[in-house]
Amino acid sequence: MTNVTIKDIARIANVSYATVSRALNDHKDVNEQTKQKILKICNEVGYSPNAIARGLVKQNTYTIGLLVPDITNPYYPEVARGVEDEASKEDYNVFLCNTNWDMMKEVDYFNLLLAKRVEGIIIAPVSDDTMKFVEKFTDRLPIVFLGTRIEGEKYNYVVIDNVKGAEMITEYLISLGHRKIAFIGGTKDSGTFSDRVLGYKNALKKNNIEIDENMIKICGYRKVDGSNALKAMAKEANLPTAIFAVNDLLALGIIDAAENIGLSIPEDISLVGFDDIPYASLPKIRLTTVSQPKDHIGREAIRILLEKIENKNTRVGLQRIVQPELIIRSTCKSIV
Amino acid sequence: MTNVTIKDIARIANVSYATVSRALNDHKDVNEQTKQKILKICNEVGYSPNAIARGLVKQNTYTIGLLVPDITNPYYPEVARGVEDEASKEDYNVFLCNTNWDMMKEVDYFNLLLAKRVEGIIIAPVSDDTMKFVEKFTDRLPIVFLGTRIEGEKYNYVVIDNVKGAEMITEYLISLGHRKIAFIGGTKDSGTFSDRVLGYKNALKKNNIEIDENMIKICGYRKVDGSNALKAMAKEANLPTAIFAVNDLLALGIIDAAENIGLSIPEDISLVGFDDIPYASLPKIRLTTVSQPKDHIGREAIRILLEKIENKNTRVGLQRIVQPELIIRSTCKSIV
DNA sequence: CTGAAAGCGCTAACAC
DNA sequence: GTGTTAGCGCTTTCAG
Repeated sequence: MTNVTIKDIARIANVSYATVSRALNDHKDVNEQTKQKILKICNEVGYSPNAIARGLVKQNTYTIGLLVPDITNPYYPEVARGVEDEASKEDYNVFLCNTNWDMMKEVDYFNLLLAKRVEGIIIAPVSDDTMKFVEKFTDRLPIVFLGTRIEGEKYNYVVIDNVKGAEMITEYLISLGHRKIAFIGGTKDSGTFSDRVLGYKNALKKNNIEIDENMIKICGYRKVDGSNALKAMAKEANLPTAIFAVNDLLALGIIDAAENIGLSIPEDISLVGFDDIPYASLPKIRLTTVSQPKDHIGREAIRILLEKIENKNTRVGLQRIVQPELIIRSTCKSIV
Repeated sequence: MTNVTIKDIARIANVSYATVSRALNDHKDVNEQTKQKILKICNEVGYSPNAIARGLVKQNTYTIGLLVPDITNPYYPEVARGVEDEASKEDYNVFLCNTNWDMMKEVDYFNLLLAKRVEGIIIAPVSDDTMKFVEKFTDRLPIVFLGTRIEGEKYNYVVIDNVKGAEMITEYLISLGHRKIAFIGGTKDSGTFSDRVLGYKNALKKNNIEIDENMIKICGYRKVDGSNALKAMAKEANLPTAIFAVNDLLALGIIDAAENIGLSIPEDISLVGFDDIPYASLPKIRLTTVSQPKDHIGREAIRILLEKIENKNTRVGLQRIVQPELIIRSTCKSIV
């Protein structure tokens, strides 16, 4: 309600409002006494400088946007926490946008963020298509892509080496004697999927195992997608000896469904995931997976973004490829 | 880079910039042809109206703030998702602020949000103290408190009936024959804690069980806090037959620690939580708990907030107390 | 139907 | 040191 402005407090203090502005912004040229007087008044009336108006003249907003597909996937809160934490250190606020795997929503959000003049955007794109849309704005404001590589040296991104991670964990499965290994999850046009499935195929090829496209189930990234996929495979009596879930959340769904249909893990079926979300390490779960340094990824992304925002140098991008780590726990069994 | 303004496109279109403004805002009084011409130009040059500048004159920002103590507690992403989802339907953006259980950070964020002229704030306060700080601003902008009641009819809040939920689950433990029941977690000056511990005590009293203050361990809300508390109790050889964890996340920590020190749940010790986060229902966990309709709570909070923002009526608050539900799963055992 | 001009709350020269 | 003034990008009277 109280909409007290700089002019109000200028009137009360009996000075021009430029002086108030100076006092508030710690300018050198302002008498200490008047400054104190002004500050006191501001305090008394509960004056809060309008950052929006200031931003209009200074051409800044101190805000950035973070677009993620699904904040209820525990992977993203970890990343978001890192982003938000580092951003707040530099007094930046972050708009959280949950795209819900919806391309339209992602594009709408992106445009809204542009209109709100965010100074930069960190985005884990829903699909390659939206990435194509977004990349066109690369000359307009700093953008950091999360979790997906993008060709071209002017782009910024931070990703885990998905191909390598997928290779590692598939090799592990193979070393355990598995040859009928399913890959479950992902969406056809997402970089995360294509890289992980590539790693999976690489490992199979390297070990002279024929690739069976029927063993690749493209079904999304959510928990329920994992459950549904396993149920469908069971119904078709088309079960592998091991499953590589595109991410841990989906693997959790598979564990759920396995329980339901009376399959036990790892006795009947071995299972691995990707991400190492906090719940993968619970003693009761102990999911074998590929670990991503989530907090680190978030912090790295925001650091790159802030660097770009400050230096205005968008000509050459900053890329970070972080290394995956194989975490062997208890959801796999040797069948040799 | 491109910082094309309404004036630029006015010049190109050979009209005054007032006309451009009209065309962009679907004003009645504007010639269809000139309007089309203007729209076309906007498209070509990729003009994006500056929502900030518009907001300055229209006195709106279409943004709200959401303050949560810990976005990595799966409870909050569920709530945040609801908030964000409903907000985006009305074209509001939300600033996500992770206070990390830090009172200073919470206050800083709050002031920052005020300066950025958010139109309303949803806050799950870190403590009663910060709540006291925040409530003073209730006449200035709509605020909805989350997860904690607050005396006074002018305040808005949405909470679960913590007392009742705690009573229900404690009674359940008692019905199983437990009399030495520990309450673990929380912070002394938080409403969530005091209500839950109140329900716990109510149930004990009602059943003529003496309250042992040594059985109440105030240690925070995080997973690691649960682990530490259990380890400490084991070291003191001061173990109860059942534990009521202040929330599920902390309960997960207790499960962790139990495994480590060779205690099995529920054989050696029964365990219940609160919240029913997604992982509580995993087949391998099956935590007995009190369920909160998290998504609903988030949506309800934002609906109240938007209602208050639109109607400017801050005189009388809107309160929602949602009902807890006891979810009996497998972490408790009868000892009679 | 369209243009001119004032003003949203603030900062930043430029005078004095 | 302090006041005056222009202007950030936009909307909105008020004339015409």
